[in-house]
Amino acid sequence: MIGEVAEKSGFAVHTLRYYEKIGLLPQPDRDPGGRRSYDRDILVWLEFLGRLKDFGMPIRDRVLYAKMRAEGDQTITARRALLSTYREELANHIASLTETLGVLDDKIAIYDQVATAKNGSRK
Amino acid sequence: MIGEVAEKSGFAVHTLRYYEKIGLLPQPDRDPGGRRSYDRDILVWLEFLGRLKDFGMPIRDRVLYAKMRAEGDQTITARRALLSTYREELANHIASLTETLGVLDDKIAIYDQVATAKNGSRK
DNA sequence: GCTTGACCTAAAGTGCACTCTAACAAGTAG
DNA sequence: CTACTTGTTAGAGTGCACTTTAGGTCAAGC
Repeated sequence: MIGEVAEKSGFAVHTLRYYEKIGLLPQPDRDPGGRRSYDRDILVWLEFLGRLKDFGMPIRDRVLYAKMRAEGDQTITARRALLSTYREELANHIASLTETLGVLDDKIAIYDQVATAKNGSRK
Repeated sequence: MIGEVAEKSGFAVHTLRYYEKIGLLPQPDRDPGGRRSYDRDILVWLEFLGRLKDFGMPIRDRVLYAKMRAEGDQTITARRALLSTYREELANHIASLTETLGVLDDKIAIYDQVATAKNGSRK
């Protein structure tokens, strides 16, 4: 089962076991042979974890979030606060990346101009 | 002088020497005491390097780019190609981060709803 | 003349986030 | 029965990008 979840989620088998060990994933049920048998919704959770990772939330905060989630409703305020902080950070980051995209486009345009000028002078 | 560049660029003194060692920065002139004396335009270059770093270009490709830049105009086509590749990657990344921003906003909205529902039921 | 502080080098160390290894068990196909 | 696949564990190893250490030099101020 872990291989299937790995394939569907895009995380390596090793990574899933590692995530479980550090508390990012709940302890799954085991089949009679001791193998991990996951709920279907593990994929939704992994997809969300992947997003948190992608925008740069460090693993210790992902673990913190996962542990609060496991504790239930009493942690909702804290979870909201944590996500809000990262939401602001992400918004700023997107703004800065968008600026960078413009800088790259300008650079590329300049390279094209230089190339054109060279062709022109060679003629 | 390195301290001044560090302060203005936001990179640590140690990092500047490290960047020089791996070829991200040109060998600067030295004063009679052997200290680095930078051109003003080093700050422009560092700002650009910072952008390349921020959006995730690995250091080896930053080094590659820096080396091509030092070789002059004959590398313009290759430099354009390198930047173009990362430009596409960056555009995709921004799109995905923007999606994640929406997911975070939805989550936060749901947390607020849960909180409101609790207040309501307590009343 | 001595202290302070910024600078120098080469090399070792750090933290993050995995990633792999070794050695083993159990179920499945031929 | 044997080979193959997929799984299990604890713990060591990896790659990236710095970051710190150790052991110095040098110029300016008191």
